[in-house]
Amino acid sequence: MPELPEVETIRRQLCAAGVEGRSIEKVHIEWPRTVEPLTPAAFRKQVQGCRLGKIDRHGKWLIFRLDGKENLLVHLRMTGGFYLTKGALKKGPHDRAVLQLSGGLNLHFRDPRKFGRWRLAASLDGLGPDALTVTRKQFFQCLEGQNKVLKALLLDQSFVAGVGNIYADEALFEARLDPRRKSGSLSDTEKLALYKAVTKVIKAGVRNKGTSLGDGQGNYTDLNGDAGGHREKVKVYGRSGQPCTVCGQPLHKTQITQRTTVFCVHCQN
DNA sequence: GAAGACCTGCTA
DNA sequence: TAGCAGGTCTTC
Repeated sequence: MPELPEVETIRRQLCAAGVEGRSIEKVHIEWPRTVEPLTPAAFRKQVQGCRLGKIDRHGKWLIFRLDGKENLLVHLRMTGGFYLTKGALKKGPHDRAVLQLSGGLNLHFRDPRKFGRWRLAASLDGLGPDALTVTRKQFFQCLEGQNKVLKALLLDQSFVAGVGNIYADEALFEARLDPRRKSGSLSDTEKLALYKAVTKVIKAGVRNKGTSLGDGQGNYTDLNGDAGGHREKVKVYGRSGQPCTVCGQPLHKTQITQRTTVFCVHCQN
């Protein structure tokens, strides 16, 4: 589900809600695999009593700084999300983990599909520069020596971290590049267009507090249960068969690296 | 690369 | 009932 803009929205809301600085009084793990490879008991032992420091983000990972040497790293995968409650703890039906914090605040991790993961580690590795803050220079460096299908490259978190299926399609449309093109074939002008497009769509996503498709359970909502406002701004994702906003031709749907991809055959070259 | 695994819930 | 989903990992 969530890509960088959705994760960033959640991060900002957790900060605004005053989660930082509280201590973790009690840990509830409802779905043990959430904290693999640790057992719930081992996880609880390490985290209970710690103080939550700054909340950061890299790509799609949320980073909760703890006062110990390890950090709590959270990946929401397809359907993970947080919400807060106050006072006596009442667990929701899809809660996979809950932290009871000082001051009576409960941080619930809701994840219907159970793919989300909580890890304890000092740092993240294998990730490229964050898509929200990557510089032009870094982006060009990351492209050096690469010759991958553009769609696959954008989804590769070791290239640039944070782009997922929605924003990859949107960025390629914005750059007017065919998702099937190989990155090695890009001219400098096209590389620059791709860089600008990626940062533009990611920033727009953050500004609009993320994208949600449909409105049932399992779709992205922020801390307050609101769907993101980016949904109306999406130009290609989920719009196959509908007219291209530029040329009016129907948008084409295909599979690239097992991922649904929508693009305009006429505008994207 | 491609295919399967991990999972549940919504839509057609 | 079948098919599909915002993600990633493992195994041919």
